[in-house]
Amino acid sequence: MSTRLSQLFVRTLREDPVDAEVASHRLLVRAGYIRRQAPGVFAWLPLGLRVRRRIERIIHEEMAAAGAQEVLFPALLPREPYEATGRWEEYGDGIFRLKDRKGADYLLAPTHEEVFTLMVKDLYSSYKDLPLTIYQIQDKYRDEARPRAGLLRGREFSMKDAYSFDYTDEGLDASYQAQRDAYERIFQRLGLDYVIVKADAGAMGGSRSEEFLHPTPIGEDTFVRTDGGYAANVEAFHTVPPAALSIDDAPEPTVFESPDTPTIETLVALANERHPREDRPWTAADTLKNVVLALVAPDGGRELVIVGVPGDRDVDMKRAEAAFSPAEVEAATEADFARNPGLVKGYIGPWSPEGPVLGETSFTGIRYLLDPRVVEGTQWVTGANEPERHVFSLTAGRDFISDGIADIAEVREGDEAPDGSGPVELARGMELGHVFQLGRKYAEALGLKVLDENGKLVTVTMGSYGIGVTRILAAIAELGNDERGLIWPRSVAPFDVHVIAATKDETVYGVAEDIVAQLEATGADVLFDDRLKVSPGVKFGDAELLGVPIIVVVGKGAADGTVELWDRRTGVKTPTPIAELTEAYRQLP
RNA sequence: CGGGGCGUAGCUCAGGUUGGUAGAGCGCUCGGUUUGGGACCGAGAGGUCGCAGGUUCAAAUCCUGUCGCCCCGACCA
Repeated sequence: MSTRLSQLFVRTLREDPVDAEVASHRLLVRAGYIRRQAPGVFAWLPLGLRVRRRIERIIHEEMAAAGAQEVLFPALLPREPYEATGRWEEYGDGIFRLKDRKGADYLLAPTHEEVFTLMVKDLYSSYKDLPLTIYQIQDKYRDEARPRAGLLRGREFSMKDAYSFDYTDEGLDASYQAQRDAYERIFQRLGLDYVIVKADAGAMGGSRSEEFLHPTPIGEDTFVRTDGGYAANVEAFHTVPPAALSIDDAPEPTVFESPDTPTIETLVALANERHPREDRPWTAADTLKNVVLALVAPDGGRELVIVGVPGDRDVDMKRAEAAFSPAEVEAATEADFARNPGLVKGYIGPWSPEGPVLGETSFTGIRYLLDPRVVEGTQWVTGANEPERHVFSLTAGRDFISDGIADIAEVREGDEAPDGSGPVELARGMELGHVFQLGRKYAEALGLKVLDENGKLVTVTMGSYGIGVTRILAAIAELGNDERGLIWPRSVAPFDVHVIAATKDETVYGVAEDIVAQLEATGADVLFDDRLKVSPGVKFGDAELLGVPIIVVVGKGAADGTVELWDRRTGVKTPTPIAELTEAYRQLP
């Protein structure tokens, strides 16, 4: 197959589009692969669609190899199934909702667990029908608060989503492993680095969940890993609690004056100045910071919760969101404080000489959770619940207790991994895939049961497996580009080879046509820049911008039987006799 | 939700303070010259200046409101 550039529906831009920041977005627009239609919504032009189709092909092949069958569900779905699982509420503003002419509620699906589950329920009712894995490549819709970076976080995006159905836990493990293996092969074929990290399994159901992260500084996820092989999204990281200490010889709590200490820093400075320790200076890690959070439930209910964390650590809002999901986490507002006059802003602590201040059984009744590091016997400097007063030697387990653990403080480089494999390092990554053992949550909510070997009804156990197709495309573009344009790997390039007729000499054009035919005969998909009145410089520039990895320049030397074989990836241009071109092209990596 | 920036031709942007027939470069069309790194000459097409209201003889420009877009932040008590 060959395509003439003069006929291709594309217009390259000489200048960067003003609204694009990241390289993939900027270059995909400039090279005429995609065009923005709305925030986070893009139209696909022939070049972009070709790359997308090639990525999809690789996914289809690996899904088939993993025994998954392709189906296709609509994006437009009724409310009811999502109502049954609670996700109509849970998603909040995160989904596009619409009404039909009768006023019935619909949504544009953000994922399809519900309708896949219902379809299997409709059609199957025996263990003999299982296991089953079905998948689709389909557009998903999420009303992101802030779409950004072009294709990297869109409101419409293409996703391969697969769902497995088993009637035993062992079956689920096998189905999960098959998808996980397929993902590894897919990313390897696409030439994308990836790290498989433990992921947050969510507040509801789900036993095992892993993300495929592509390490990159522009990634939106932070993950930790150790040399010992541990890897986890920070949202799924579990802090190792220290051993409890004896409370017998802990000194009694001592209240002290602490004016002008709005921050932990100023508090530590004051403590060192007025009440120095004998063994070492006070540090932020000696203080207990009581962070007031507001949890907003999907139904709109608002609850305050206070989390005590060591003062040298901030609360990681993403970890908090994961921990309190499905509730949204917000900072407490002035209005929240006004409704809770028992909280002395800036001097909040769990204790007062009169008794406990925080906790469900205290007089404020506000739920109080503690960082895992705050184990029994540890002593803290914290607020005394009076203006300009803090307290020393407040001892956990003796002077205050909590309603539970909240492991939501930031994770730091050097923290110990929970599996004992050593200190962690932090890195940024882009989530390209997610495999997830859902367990029986959806099957239970929607009544998907089958008869087992004994004639007994059993609830089906499920897995869901997603890969962001358009995000992968952006990730590849992000990885392969330079100041002149895109550079595609051969596995997904829109064309296999780009032939440039770098002249207006008619006989040379004839040679170029022959070369196109010759390359086509090898099975290559050829892009032929046949534009007659366009100068060579423009053609070279466009070739570099479009990013087809192999370029053949047919120019002056053509009359003598020589063309240039140009590797866009290395920049190397090799003069090649036309007779040897096909072979030389085949030899390229 | 908060902060900042921006809405003028397909793209990138001037013009606005000082109101007076809407501009440039690139791209596009036609004619001619040119042809291995984004050529040149000439002639053209193309814009409700985001939207609404107001002031004015007159508004892209001043005023009010509104909508949209981009970026950053979302907490450290």
